[in-house]
Amino acid sequence: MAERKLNSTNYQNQVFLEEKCALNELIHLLSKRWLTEVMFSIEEGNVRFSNIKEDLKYISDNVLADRLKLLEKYKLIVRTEFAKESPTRVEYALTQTGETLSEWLGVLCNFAEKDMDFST
Amino acid sequence: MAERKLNSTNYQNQVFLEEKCALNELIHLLSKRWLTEVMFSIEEGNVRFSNIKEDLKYISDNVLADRLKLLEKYKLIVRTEFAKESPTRVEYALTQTGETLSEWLGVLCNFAEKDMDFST
DNA sequence: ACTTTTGCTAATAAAAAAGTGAGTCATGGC
DNA sequence: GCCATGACTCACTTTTTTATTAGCAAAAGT
Repeated sequence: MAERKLNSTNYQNQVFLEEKCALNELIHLLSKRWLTEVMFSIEEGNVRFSNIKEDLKYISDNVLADRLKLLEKYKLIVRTEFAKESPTRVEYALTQTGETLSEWLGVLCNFAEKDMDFST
Repeated sequence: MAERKLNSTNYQNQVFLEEKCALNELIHLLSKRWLTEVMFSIEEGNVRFSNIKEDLKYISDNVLADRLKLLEKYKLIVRTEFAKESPTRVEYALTQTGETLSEWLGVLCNFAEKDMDFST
């Protein structure tokens, strides 16, 4: 969506952390707003751009497009294009890695609900 | 550190997501830069402000102070002040919840290293 | 009396992320 | 020929997050 300044301390600190531990890369990815919800939405059967958009009612087109690209880039989803149809239909599906991640996020969600107190 | 604009779409979307699922709150917390590393550092025995600062060499004072406050707020760490000493010594320790979270993050870290490919 | 130490805070600037609104492209039906 | 549809893309603005720099308080050492 936008480019990062490679010589900023901000960027260099991020690189430092990501090199220290892959968890930082994963969290950085997961923290992109709507990203996990897009995954879950696909998992629940909203496999087309317009379906997801409808499901996550406040997401905007460009953010959804970006999140789909990220998920595809990191092989958490796969994109299938039906070019013969018109307008071209595109469908998304979770990969095996995506399914596994989704399960771990489920566990984490459970932890968040049971053990954490976000009420304040 | 700074205040959020309560009437912005940005904020309202965040609220929408956090109300939808506590996982979004947890991820939002975990995504604050250095936060998990501060936890891990404390866990490894760097229990004082200056120890952590030394361990995470590029973290700045105000960010560290903020992250410690957040961790304390969400009861992932406890702060103990030794006021009789001078200058006042302060020590941090993980709570039970903190320990549990740390374990789950370990699992996630393992997933990130084994199943994800961040090389591109 | 002055300096040092520890554990911070506050103001501001820089960078990154998210949101807004419009536009594109290749069909295919009217 | 004109409009609609689906899945996006682009330029720009706003909001949020991070980093930079400076400073503070209380007691103890010199």
